Amino acid sequence: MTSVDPSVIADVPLFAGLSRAEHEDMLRDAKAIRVAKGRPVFAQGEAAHSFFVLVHGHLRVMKLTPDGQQVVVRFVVPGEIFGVACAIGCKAYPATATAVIDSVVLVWPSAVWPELIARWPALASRAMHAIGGRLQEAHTRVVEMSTRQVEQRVAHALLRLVQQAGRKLDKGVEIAFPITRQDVAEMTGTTLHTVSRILSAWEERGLVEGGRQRIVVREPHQLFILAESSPGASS
Amino acid sequence: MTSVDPSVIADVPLFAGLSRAEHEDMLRDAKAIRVAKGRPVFAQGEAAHSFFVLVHGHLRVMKLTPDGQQVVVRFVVPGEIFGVACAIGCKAYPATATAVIDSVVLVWPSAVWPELIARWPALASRAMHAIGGRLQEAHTRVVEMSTRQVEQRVAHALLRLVQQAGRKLDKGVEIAFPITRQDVAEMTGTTLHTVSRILSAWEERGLVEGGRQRIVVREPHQLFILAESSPGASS
DNA sequence: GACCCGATTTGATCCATGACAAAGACTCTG
DNA sequence: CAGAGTCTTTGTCATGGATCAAATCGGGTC
Repeated sequence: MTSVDPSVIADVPLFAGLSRAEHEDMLRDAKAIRVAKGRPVFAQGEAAHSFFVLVHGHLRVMKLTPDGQQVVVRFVVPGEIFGVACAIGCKAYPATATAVIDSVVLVWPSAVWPELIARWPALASRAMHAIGGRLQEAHTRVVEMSTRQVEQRVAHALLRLVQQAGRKLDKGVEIAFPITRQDVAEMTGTTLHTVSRILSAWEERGLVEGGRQRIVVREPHQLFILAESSPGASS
Repeated sequence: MTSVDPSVIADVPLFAGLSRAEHEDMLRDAKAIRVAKGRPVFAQGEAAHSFFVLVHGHLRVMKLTPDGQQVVVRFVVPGEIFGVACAIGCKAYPATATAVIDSVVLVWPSAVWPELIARWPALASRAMHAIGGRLQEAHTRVVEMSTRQVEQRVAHALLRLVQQAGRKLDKGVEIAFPITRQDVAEMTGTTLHTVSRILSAWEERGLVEGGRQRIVVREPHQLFILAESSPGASS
């Protein structure tokens, strides 16, 4: 468990440019753990003792409101660092991360973070870059939620998923992990009913292909046009 | 212009714990500039050559959508660092920051950031902490936009404003800078009409007191209850 | 194959809130 | 004080989506 093959982080952008020896050094404090589909890596409210890098699999990060509604904050794809915004400062994880397929994550104790960045200052700026990117994404999402209507939000969400986790098929691009209408609804602030109706309409127009926990985007460009068009522009 | 009184940053949390000599050192690369009410500090899309700390005043940060709608991302209060998420990595500012009252900001060239954090590593983790807090706030807002209806969102927004920029009055707490119904609408993803109606209703119940570009919260606790109550809970 | 369970589809209805319109109210200026 | 410009209030109407309800589908299990 404790000894980790350094090659697993060879293509983590966060650690790019470090030598193999340095990789080994970083992994000294890390553990690799397997997380079965559906199981949480950490839960909202739990003490934030660790930060993580996803090696294999896909995670869904979601927040739970006081009255029990869920919102999907994002999906984590391999190579990403997560649970780190809190490593410095917050006591508890602000969200829950669960595996949508069997996954492998590297775990470091939060306590080693200062030591790691002391040894590799580039790590700090890369982490900051990652967090900055997420901040922008979050702001973009706020703007979208404020100004776009449901169909456009769903279009954007799908395009983002395709970009982050698209698997090329001859028919189009498939989202590489199981995803339900409910998930999409929780990403876009609507209901699974509305998402279902929208996808059905798109399917009729040949833009996407549906399925159980499965979405294939056939015409990303058409979807993009749909996402960008101003609310009143459709005839 | 170039020489800045070190005392101005004495109570910037980002620089807390540094000696006066260190303050002077940091300010060597900085300029202080005055920004008149209504003028921009930087504009969305502009090359991000600088990062900033607000010394006096208040700024509104907003994003403009392709079709011309505005969304208020946040208000900057004195002591906060801003425009830094981009200092590392983005070329252009992702939003526009304008002064809502006459303000004073410190300006550093983005290029000195690596040098500054090399000299004071604590700066990196504090900045990261600040960005992390903003990320959480943004996520909270996404959750709110997804799950709460307008009245609750407006309640939350007001409470946040009161917390960040509240000025204690004997009648209640006043938001310390001029703010329009339109501003609140752009913070909560609704229209100024709806905000006006909501504030009128609250005013009738004695929860707030309105005015031109002015909002006084009389009963923060009542507002809080309103903000938290689940959608269907009101009789 | 029969059954079960979660995911999806589709219909019908209702309502919060956006859109449009118009009339005050306040502030500043000359 | 008149006039202009900006904010704010309030009314009416239209509608995008939420909600409620129910059928159907697809996959896995015994």
